[in-house]
Amino acid sequence: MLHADPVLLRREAEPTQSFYGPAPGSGLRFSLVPMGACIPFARNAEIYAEDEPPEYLYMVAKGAVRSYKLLSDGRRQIEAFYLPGDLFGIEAGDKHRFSAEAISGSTVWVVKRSVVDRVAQRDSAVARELWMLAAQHLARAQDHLLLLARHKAHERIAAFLLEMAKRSGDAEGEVELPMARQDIADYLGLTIETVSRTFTEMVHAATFSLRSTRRVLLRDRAALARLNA
Amino acid sequence: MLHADPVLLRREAEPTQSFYGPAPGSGLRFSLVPMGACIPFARNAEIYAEDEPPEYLYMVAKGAVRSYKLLSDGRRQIEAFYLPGDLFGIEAGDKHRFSAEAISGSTVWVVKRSVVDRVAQRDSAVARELWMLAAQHLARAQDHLLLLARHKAHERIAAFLLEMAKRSGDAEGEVELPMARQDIADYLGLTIETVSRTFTEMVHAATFSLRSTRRVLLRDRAALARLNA
DNA sequence: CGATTCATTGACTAGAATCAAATACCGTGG
DNA sequence: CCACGGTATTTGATTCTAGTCAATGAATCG
Repeated sequence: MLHADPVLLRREAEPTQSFYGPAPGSGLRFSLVPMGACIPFARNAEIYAEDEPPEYLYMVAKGAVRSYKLLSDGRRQIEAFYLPGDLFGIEAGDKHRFSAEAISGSTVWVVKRSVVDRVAQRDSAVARELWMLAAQHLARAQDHLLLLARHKAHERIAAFLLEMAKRSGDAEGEVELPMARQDIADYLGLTIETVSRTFTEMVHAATFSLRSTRRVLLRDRAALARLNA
Repeated sequence: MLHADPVLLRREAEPTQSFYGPAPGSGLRFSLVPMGACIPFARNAEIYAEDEPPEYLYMVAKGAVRSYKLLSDGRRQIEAFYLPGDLFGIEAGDKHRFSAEAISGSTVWVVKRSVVDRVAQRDSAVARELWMLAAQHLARAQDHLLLLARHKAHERIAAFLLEMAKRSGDAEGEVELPMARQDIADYLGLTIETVSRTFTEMVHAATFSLRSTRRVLLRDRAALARLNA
C-alpha cells in the first residue's frame, strides 16, 4: 500500500550510512524510500536493454551494475558502473540509451517511473532532485569523457582506481573491484591486455599491490593523484 | 520590466524556426523568452570561466561557443560546441565545470539563474524542462564519450561532420564549420595534424569536398554513415 | 601588401592494439 | 582434499594508428 503523497527521493546527509549501503562520494547519494520492490539479479543478468521503454527508476542495494552499449562491430563500451546507493535507469526520453546488467549477484530497488513522474509534478523539491540526479550523471560522463579523450593508459587506470576507492568508501586504501578486467578495459577504452600490463607495471612501480586479482591495495596515492591530474 | 509569472522556457514545436535561429536536430531546442539581456561577445572572448559561480543561463543567438577545460599539462579538451538556439551554462552545482568562449563574434541571450530557479520552483513544467535539458546534455556527452573511447580518427571525423550537418540544418549537404581545425582536434581527442590529414584523405576518397577551409560539402553520406556506425 | 595566424604535408616515434600462447583461478564432482 | 574443465588473466612478439617534431604553404586582417 502506497502513501498518499510519498517522499520518493531524499538527499542523504553526507556522513549518513543507510542500511542497504550507499556509495560515499559517488555523487549519486540519495535514499529511495522502499516503496518499490527489491529485486535480485544473478551475475550477468539483464536489468534492462537498450531501446526498451524506461519503465523504472533503479537503485543498487547490493552488488554492482554495468551500463553499456554494443557497437555494430562487436566493440563494447561501458558507460558507467553503479555501486550500492547509486540511482540509475531514469531517462528523459522514451527509450533506454544503454543496456544494464548485474556484474555480480545483486539486489536492486525498483520504483515505477510513472510514480516518479507523478510525484515530481506535485513536488518541486523532488523535481529538483531529478534534475540534480541528471546533472550528477552528466558530471560523471564529462569526467569520463576527459579521461578517454586525453589520458594515457596509466592515467586512466590511476583515475579508475581512485574513483573506485572513493566510491566504495575505501578503508585504508583497500579496494575490492567487483568487475573483471574486461569490464575495466571496456570502461576505460582500452584492451584487456593493456589493462593487465598496466596493472603489472604499476605493481612493479609499487603504486599499488594486488592482494588477489580483485583486491587492490593502494600504496602510493601521491603517484596516483599525480597521474590523475 | 518583467512579467509577474514569466514563461521562461518553452520547448519548440519541431518544424518551427525562431527569429534568432534555433539549432534543428540539436536536441537542445528551446525558446528563451527574451526577458534577459542579449549580449555580444567578440571572437575568443570568455563567457564564463571554470570554477566561477554559475549565475546565468545562456542561449546562443548568433555565432558559436565552445565549452572546454584545460588540463594541468596544457592539453585542452572541448566538451561541447553550442550553436544558435542551444542553451548552455546552467549547472546543478555551485561552480561552472567548464569554461566557455565565443568561437567567432557571437550574441548570447542571458537570464539570471535565480530567476530560473524561482520559476522552476513554482512551475513544474519548467522544472521538467530543466531536467530534460540536463538529460539532453547528458545524452550528448554519452555519444561524445563513445566516439572518443571506441572510434578511429576517420570515424570521429565522420561523426563530427554528420553532427554538424544535422545541427546546422544543412541545406544540400553544405556545412559551414564555425570553428578552426584546432578546435575540432580538441573536441575529437586528436591532434590538429591528424584532423588535417584525415580531412585530406577523405577528400581524396570523395567522401566530401572542401569549398573552402571552413565550408564542407558532403558527397557520400552513405560512407559517412558507415563510418559513424 | 606584409605580418601573423592557420592549415597542410613529411619523416619518424611512441603507445596501444592485435595475434598468440602460457598461466592462474574457481567451482564442481570424485 | 584433489583432479578437472572452463574461464579469466598475464605475458610475449609484432603491427598499426595517431602523436611528435619540423617545415612549407594558404588564408586572413590590419
